[in-house]
Amino acid sequence: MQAKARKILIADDEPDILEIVSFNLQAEGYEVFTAKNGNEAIEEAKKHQPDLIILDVMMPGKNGFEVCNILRLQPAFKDTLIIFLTALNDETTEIKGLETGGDDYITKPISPKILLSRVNALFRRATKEESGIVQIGDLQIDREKYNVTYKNEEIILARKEFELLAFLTSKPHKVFLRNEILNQVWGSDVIVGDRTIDVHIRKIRQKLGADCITTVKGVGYKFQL
Amino acid sequence: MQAKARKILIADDEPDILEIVSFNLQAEGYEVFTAKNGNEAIEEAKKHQPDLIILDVMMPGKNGFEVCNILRLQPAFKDTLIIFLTALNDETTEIKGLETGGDDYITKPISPKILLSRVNALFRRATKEESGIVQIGDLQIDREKYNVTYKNEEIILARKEFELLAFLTSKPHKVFLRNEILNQVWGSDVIVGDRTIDVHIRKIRQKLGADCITTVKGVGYKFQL
DNA sequence: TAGCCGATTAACCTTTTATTAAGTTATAAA
DNA sequence: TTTATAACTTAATAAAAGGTTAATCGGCTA
Repeated sequence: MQAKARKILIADDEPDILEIVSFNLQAEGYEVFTAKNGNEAIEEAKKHQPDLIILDVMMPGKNGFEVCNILRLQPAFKDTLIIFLTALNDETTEIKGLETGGDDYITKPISPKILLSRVNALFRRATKEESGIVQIGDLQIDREKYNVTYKNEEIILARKEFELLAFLTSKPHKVFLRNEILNQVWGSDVIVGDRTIDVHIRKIRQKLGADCITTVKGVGYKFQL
Repeated sequence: MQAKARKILIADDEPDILEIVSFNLQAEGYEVFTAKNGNEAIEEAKKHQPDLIILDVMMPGKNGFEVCNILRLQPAFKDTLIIFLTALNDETTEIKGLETGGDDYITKPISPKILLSRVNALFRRATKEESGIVQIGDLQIDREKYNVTYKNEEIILARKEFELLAFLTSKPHKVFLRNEILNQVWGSDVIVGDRTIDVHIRKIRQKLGADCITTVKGVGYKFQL
């Protein structure tokens, strides 16, 4: 199950398309917002911070490319996925769309199924890191089953130990600040001392045997094999 | 400039397509490998570890989907970008392609320009997250991962050393006054002697080996390779 | 050559982390 | 519900690494 429905904003001036696409995306479990023109799209985007925006190129007011350009300027939308949608089936427009910063480009008439597939494919790619089983060298972490194996030996970790390890391995080589660790693993409302982290780190090191968590003094910890 | 050319493997049984696509991708600066069928594609993929694989769906031996499935099972190819290429313009195949784990799906006849745009768009997305990296010649500084490599060797720097180096490299060739360094790296409220800077500079010089921090007498220090 | 300035070195002090044990809380079993 | 077991947190102490300083050295310049 998904913790939170992904939000998709779709902007098109044809009500029929809005309806069909909304319906299909909602059926798939997405939370959908709509806009009838470029300006509305920008407003809605700011309001809801969608994970994906589907933009019709030809719209009254600002066209899709303009909307994309405007949004991309803002840090909040730097990584937002964008799919262009258009009736124009000419090469130049498509290239322009992709170069403007679109992640995909679909021509009308669209098949709802294909649109869905493409939407899913984009999200799949975008979340690849956060999902399921992580394999780093001989270390395998299964976030769903909550178990860890090292060189095919199962390692029994307590919950906090597991969560801490899972967090550190989410970006190998990245140094996580103690604050980041506390916020992410313990939660920003829980107050525990710094030594608590040390102790858990120690237990993980002990159980793994391998020296894979490196201390970066004055900064934090990082995972690497 | 890019440190290392991205590698693309293209697998298709039509020599014409291999040639046209290779030519265009190479012109764009990519390093291209080719394969004439599914099995060859798997071999080449393992040999070169490409960043992107373009797979024709209909190939003798293993088809594109099969190749994709086989590769996706291996951790090394879990995140490799895959584009399917096919003459079949039917919905079912396209959906299957995207669900198999492809990142994009392009139907023939293909326009080299569109292919290029889509390839670039995928790479743009794929690299969006990892930037916080500063590259100056052979020196690479990753502020997020808090690590430094020189000629691909990892250099272990203490915190102040790292911060000092990161500061100096923020504007290569600019001469930073001792005061600027103290204010920015140590903070304007901290009071430390001038020798402290010297000592840290020395340690960085020592660890880097290369003579890349230049003293400007009576003024300060600057970074240059 | 005296004076200035940075380089170098080693010693000292401070900060941060590691380790251990013990106390507390949560969870599972009886 | 009680008891047993494991997990988690804390506190105290030890160890290590980092940071700063001061003293000395060396080169350059006036």
